Amino acid sequence: MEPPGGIGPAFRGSGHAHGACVDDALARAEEVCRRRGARLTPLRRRVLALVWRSHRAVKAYDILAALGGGRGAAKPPTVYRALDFLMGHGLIHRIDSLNAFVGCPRPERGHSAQFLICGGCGEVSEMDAAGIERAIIDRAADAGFALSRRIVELHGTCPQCTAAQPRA
Amino acid sequence: MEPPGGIGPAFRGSGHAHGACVDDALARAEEVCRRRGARLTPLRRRVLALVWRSHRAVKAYDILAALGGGRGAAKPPTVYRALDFLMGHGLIHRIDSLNAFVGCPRPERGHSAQFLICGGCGEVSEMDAAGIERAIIDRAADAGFALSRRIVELHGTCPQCTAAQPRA
DNA sequence: CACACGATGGATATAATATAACATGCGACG
DNA sequence: CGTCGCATGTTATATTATATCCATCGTGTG
Repeated sequence: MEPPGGIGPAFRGSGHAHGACVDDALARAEEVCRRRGARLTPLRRRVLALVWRSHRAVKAYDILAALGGGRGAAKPPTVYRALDFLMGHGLIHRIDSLNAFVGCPRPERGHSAQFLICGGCGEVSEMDAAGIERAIIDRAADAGFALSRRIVELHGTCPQCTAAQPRA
Repeated sequence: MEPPGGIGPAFRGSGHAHGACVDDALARAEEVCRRRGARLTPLRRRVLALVWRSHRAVKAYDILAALGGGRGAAKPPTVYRALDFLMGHGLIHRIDSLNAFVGCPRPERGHSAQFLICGGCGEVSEMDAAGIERAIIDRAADAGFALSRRIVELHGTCPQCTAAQPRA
């Protein structure tokens, strides 16, 4: 079943019931961790929920600030450890060109993602485009290069933002 | 004419006359700047040469250290400004996943590059693969997404390093 | 229960990366 | 000469990330 956030290039703009995205993401995360015997602790759950607060990429120090509330404020290693855990289980992705993190709508399956990143609204949409993947694998094979991590981050403007500014 | 460093996936390993790469890169840079009326000052030239010291991606603070020698040591803004200039003219590329910079073997033409990054030797090879580019453009168009910057950074192991470690 | 253990998170410090803001030098050009 | 624009120097600080050591807690085991 398709997650509410959708996969593939579907920018949502502001008009969607985002609570459902968050709830769904958390439920999926619980399930993934349960099946693997990994512990989605309260802290990790909170961090995951914070990453999912929007469809934008979230900075580690923004999470830190959101956690930190009172006197016993969270420290950087706390956040980075939680983020490492979540990345390790494919629950979030790091967007290297932004030094920021975004929730993965399909944590169940290993996949290689490509990201569309809108410079207008900041939303990030994850794709799993077979054509791009195919082209990359073929070209790497031509070069005799053994691929591991593939980073595809595409910056530009989403349809909503394009429509909102008829004047380029 | 093909630059000595080559374009496309051609890892060189340690056995090439690297001086020729550097000389060629500097000559190309002079030419590009001359044609555009941009000033390749001694500082910028030095930084470019430092980026070209190897086919690995170079960190800003390593350049800083290499420049800094004596007491009147260079400061971070000096290096970042030079790097910005060089990037602006397509003479170097930033590898976002490494926070580092690599020389561009073809500064003459605007191009969209993909990078193969070897985790063994650290060398970075620039490609301009039409198939990958095509797949990306098509998929973005499907999404109604107006592309600007395209980041494709492929991590893995180059043929030389693969050959050097028969034991996976 | 006492104990060891492994996983988790807290605390302190610092490293690594990058930019803001303002000052200085220097050549081009009227 | 004056002044304008660009390049660079200088000082300070912001942002991002990690190393290291310690406290806590659940769990299995003798």
